[in-house]
Amino acid sequence: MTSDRRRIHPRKQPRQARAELTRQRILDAAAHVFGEMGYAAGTTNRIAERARVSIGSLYQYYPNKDAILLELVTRHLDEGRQALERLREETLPGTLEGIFRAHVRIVIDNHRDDPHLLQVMAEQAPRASEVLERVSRYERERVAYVEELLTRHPDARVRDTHVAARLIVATVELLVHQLTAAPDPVEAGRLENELVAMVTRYATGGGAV
Amino acid sequence: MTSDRRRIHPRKQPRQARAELTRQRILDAAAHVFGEMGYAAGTTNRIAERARVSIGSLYQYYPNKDAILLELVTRHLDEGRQALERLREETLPGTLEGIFRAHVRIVIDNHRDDPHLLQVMAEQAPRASEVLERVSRYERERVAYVEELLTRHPDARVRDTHVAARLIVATVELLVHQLTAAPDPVEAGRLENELVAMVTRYATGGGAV
DNA sequence: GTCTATAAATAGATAGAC
DNA sequence: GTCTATCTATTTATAGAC
Repeated sequence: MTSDRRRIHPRKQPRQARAELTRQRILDAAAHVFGEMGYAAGTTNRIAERARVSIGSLYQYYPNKDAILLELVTRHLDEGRQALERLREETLPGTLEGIFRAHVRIVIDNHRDDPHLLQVMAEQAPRASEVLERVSRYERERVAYVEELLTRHPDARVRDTHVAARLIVATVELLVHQLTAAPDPVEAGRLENELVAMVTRYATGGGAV
Repeated sequence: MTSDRRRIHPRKQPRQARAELTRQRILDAAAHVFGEMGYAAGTTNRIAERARVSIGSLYQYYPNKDAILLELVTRHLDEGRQALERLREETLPGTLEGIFRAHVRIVIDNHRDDPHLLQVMAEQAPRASEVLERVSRYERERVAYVEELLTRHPDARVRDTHVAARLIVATVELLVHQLTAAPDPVEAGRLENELVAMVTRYATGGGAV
């Protein structure tokens, strides 16, 4: 029989690392399948197949289909959130245009990997309650951030800061989704410039920036 | 037995009218169910139930579920399209802001009935090929219209008219969807003003409007 | 023309062998 | 830990009585 020492310290024991790798494979496969086929057609069987894992194994890593999507959404949101947090700490100095540019760039970068997946997540996922909650919480944070900016920054000229902030956040998010995932996508640099122009001119009341 | 005359001219024969009414009932029910529950959860059984028609009857009017959605989408697009067509004939005089206002108002009006349904149609329907084709054709028409406007109108100050037109059309459409269907919708009149301000300032290069 | 009952297909999820 | 085989639920769609 195997000694206790052997059992307690099997050599090069890759348990956790291997499991983590499989999780990641499943997640990558799900990202691909959802992005390519949409949420409904992205079945667990197809995800398992692409991850080259049996359906049974998939269910050992995730309790159900929505849990996979939830993790995908959570990771995406967390990346954006962290980037925004860094921005928030760095800049209050700078022009309004400069701040908006940083903001827009974060959103575009955050969507570069897989625009189609992001579109699926933004459009089809939110019906699931927990995903919806996370998305809307993140959105509220961003609106609050922009609203504060519109209140404090000397360049800002808007009457209702709350509504204006909602418009700005929605504009950036939705247009990046739409125009990077379109069949004929707008090039990233140009999109950045145009979006910055749009929201800056809006926020500064149409005066010179 | 019944005479030939009786068979050919049954009195007050309501065949077509009644059928048309049933079709409309099914369509209304589908609009409600899709808008309330989304596309996937909007099953044919639920639609039939709400229309107070048996499932068998429903399939006598529509060959499948997607055909119902397609008709819903088509009707919506046609309404917007006709309104846009009227606008196009009436105005080339007027300020750029005035034209944009008319444009924005059309979109808002076109979404007033049932914002949630429209959001479902915009988000979940497009995966179906035929619907996608119609939606993108209508969108191309609108982009072409705005692009021409940006090219000809003296107030317009944009470099790349095509990209600018895409941004403007997408902004109006997406923000109306998002902000009228949100849990805390932005009031229609205010939304109109803010959207007009945003796209006008963008199109006029940030100068005074 | 409308209904009930059900067929056919496919999804998500689980059991149990290995 | 991973697999195959299978269950259960649900959906679209059809058949056939009335």
